[in-house]
Amino acid sequence: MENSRGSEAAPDQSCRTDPSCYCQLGGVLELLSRKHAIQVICLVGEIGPVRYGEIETAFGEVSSSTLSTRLEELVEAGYLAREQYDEIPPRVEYDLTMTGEQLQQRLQPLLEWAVIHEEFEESAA
Amino acid sequence: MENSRGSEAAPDQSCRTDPSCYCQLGGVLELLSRKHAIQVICLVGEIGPVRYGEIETAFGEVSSSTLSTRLEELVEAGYLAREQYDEIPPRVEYDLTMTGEQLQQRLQPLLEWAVIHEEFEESAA
DNA sequence: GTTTATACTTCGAAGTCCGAAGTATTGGAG
DNA sequence: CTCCAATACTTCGGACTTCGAAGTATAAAC
Repeated sequence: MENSRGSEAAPDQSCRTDPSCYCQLGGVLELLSRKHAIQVICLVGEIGPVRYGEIETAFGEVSSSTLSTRLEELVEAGYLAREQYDEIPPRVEYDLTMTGEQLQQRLQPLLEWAVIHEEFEESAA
Repeated sequence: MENSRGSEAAPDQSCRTDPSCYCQLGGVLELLSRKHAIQVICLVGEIGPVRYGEIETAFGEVSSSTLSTRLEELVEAGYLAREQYDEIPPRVEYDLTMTGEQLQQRLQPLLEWAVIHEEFEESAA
């Protein structure tokens, strides 16, 4: 109890100013720190409504089980919308929700930087 | 194949315009999609040189094994610098490298949004 | 009747994470 | 002299996550 930053009972209101609060973040971050989650959000954001197969192809190397788990979670969390058409062969389309778009906007700069950064690293190697 | 840059059949030059390229991103993203990685970067960015114990405390609930693995990886990847002082009891400080700062700048908006978003979700529940 | 297309499941093996306990060091208390 | 505190980690068995090859369901096309 030496400083006013330390959180005891209610760190909620200091959250926006207390950086250590970031460490406590569950929800979105927990989801984003699972495999492919960030990339999926950005892919869907870029190429609009996408079919499952297109996502799988874009990744090249994904395990379909992991990918479908990830999609399910993102739908469940409200970042993706899943539209199913009753046709044969089946068709399913994924798109960002409004919340998903907000997320994607924050993710975009990161991925753009990552692309450049990766290119740089490779050329330096 | 008029693409002279690709080492294989890689779509390197279209990378910045081809969104599916995001899916192929390894490196940084693979690292960031491990537990606590994003939060660690931002914490260190916010509260400057930090000691191991401070990070651990800020998280509250982390397994020390996972945290130290993460720190090691981030140092190894060049986002964090680790300074060790030969004192008793031992003292180690972590800080962002220049690259780490670039990364943190891209991460910051995401975390800020996550905090707000989380608060909103909680109040809606 | 077999093939084709799609969006997933299933399941055992491999990899990652957890958390309680331990390691090494030495100045200070008893 | 012995014990404890302080710090930054390891260690290890068990739990959780991801992998990837194979399978499921459907009906139109060949």
